[in-house]
Amino acid sequence: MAGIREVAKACGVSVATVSRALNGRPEVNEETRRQVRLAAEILGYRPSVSARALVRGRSDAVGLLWDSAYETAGRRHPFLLSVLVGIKQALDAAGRHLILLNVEADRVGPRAYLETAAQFQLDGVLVMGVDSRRPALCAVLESELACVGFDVPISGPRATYVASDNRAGAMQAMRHLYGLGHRRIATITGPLSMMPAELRLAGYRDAAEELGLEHEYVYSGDFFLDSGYTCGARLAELPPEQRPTAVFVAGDEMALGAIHAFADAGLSVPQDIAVVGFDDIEAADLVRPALTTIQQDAHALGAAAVDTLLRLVDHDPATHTIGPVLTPTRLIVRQSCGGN
Amino acid sequence: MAGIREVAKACGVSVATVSRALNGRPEVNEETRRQVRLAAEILGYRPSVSARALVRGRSDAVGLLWDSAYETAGRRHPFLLSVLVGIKQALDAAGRHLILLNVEADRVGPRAYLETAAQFQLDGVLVMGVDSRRPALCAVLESELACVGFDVPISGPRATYVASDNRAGAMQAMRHLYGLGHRRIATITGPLSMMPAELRLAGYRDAAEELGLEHEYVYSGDFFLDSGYTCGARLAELPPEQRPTAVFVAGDEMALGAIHAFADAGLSVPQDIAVVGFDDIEAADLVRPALTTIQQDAHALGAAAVDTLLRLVDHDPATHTIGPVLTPTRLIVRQSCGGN
DNA sequence: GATCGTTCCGTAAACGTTTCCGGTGGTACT
DNA sequence: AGTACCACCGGAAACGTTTACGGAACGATC
Repeated sequence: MAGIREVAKACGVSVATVSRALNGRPEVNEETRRQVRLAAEILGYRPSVSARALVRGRSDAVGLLWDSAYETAGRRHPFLLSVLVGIKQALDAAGRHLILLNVEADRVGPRAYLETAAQFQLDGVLVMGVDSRRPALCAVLESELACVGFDVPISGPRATYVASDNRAGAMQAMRHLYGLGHRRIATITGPLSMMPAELRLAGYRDAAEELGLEHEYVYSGDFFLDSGYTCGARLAELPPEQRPTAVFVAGDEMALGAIHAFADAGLSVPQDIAVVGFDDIEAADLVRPALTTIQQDAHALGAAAVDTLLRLVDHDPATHTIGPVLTPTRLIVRQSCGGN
Repeated sequence: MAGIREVAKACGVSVATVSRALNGRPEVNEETRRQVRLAAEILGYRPSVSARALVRGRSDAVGLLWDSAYETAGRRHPFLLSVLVGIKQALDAAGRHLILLNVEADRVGPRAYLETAAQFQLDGVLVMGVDSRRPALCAVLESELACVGFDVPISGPRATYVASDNRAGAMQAMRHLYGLGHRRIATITGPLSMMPAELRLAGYRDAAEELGLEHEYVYSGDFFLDSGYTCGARLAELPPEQRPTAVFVAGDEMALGAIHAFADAGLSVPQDIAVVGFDDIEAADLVRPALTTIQQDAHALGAAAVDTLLRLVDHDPATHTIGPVLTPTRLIVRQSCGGN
């Protein structure tokens, strides 16, 4: 409630000095600074963010663009919220604020995000779960507004993205299965139009080559339970001597579907067939057998997104460019592969 | 980028008129208003939120207080994010913005939230997953700042809470089991210090009385998987003629634990024992048998929270008071109770 | 024809900061 | 002794809005 003027009066200095003292400017005597700090503390002074943003022309805030409809459909809630926690913590550490934006039908239009960002004088925006082909997002990418995508491959003068290292994660899974003795390993993919699905398949193939596996068994799903079941059922129909002894499923939800299919076909996991998933969703540890899977480090991902965004804010797009950053994944061994 | 002055110049009127026209004030000619609107549209004028907040002394924004540590531990991510979606949509409809706040160790102190709110000139705050006994939250409750809690029972001059109607939800579950012919029904509770756990137990008891059930079987858990397993195992040890034929578990995660225990004890669900959970977590529909449960309407909850907060903002605490609001729950019938 | 009320609009003062510009006093150098 | 520099600080002008106040034009009323 107390303004900068009260603090100035209390110390017998001008408001300019108070501002300088509190903002750590060098051109102020240390003794004076001490007194100002003290007075500010006592009076409980907190600078008005509006006033500050108004005069400085920037708000020290970043916006979070998300599409709630997409998220609901994509069922990626838990993971995204974990990422959000990581984002928020990194932002706190950097002294930035976070404003949630989702532009809906009413104020639609290709420049909607940009205008909102200008209105709030945002430093930049974080994008999660928004279709990268949406015109509103394209406009952001073409602009000078700093922007980092999350699991969505975007690029622009001041735009890039962060994601888990999906390819390496898939290879981790494959190596784990290989280490357990499996030589016929199948995969169930996500929709290949989505970057994570594509890269996980690429990782499967790279690993197959690296490990010298002879056959590929690729089943294509859509990340949802039912497609996992369908693919699992088809796989279970193969004659035992041809049937893969393990399957790397590109998403936990599909992995659970596949396990149901195996159970219905009289195959037991992990004895008859080993399963490793991807994502480490909550359910992975709630089902029996608990699912061995590849975990994404949500916290690191959030931190990386913030870090990248902040670097993007003040850099010159002309001189050097900032590329995508991939964060490592982790193998979580539970029961669905046996071997402990 | 275009300011109010450009618009004024373009129409040949003063900035005051532009402001009035755009804000729907009555004291402006409709013809003038039309022209101003047009010019603003063409120039792409968007008022600066900082400038507006500065002069009006309020920001049209609400803050979201959350404790990320708590959430991580509480594993309630998916539900909370769903609620968040509901909140955001309601806020959009009301033309308010949402700012995420989590005050951590560095800027700690009992008045931290209040100061932050003042700094941002927030209309009010929404609270989710913050321990209601935290001094920082207590200070908010005692203040004049509008505040609505989410699943945490708080009250103050301008504070109240919203929650699912946990008691009624528990009764729904019980009536469902009763309708399927069950007469010996047990319950596994959450930690009774938490409001939802307490009310679900109350609903169990109310229903038992209403339905004329003779015995109570109360097992106390802590909302986590393992406690569900433990309680389930104890329950399974009872001699068959005394053993309840159904159990209402106050949380889905515990319900899954109980089901594992039943399986390990050779009891099959739903034939030997029926199970109904609470929460409708994601895993509920991913396990087999899929879990019959009580669903909370996250969207309605979010909307109710916003609605309540906005009513709280401009009301006189002296004249009338605004109480807690409970939103209805819904029974989701899957497989764990049989009967379809 | 003076008075009054209405409708509409412009002038200017806020709001709480940051920062440019200039000024003062002191020290070091020529 | 004059000049130059430096460290420190104050005055005041921004930043882009909203709104209190006053005034002009006009019709209606006495």
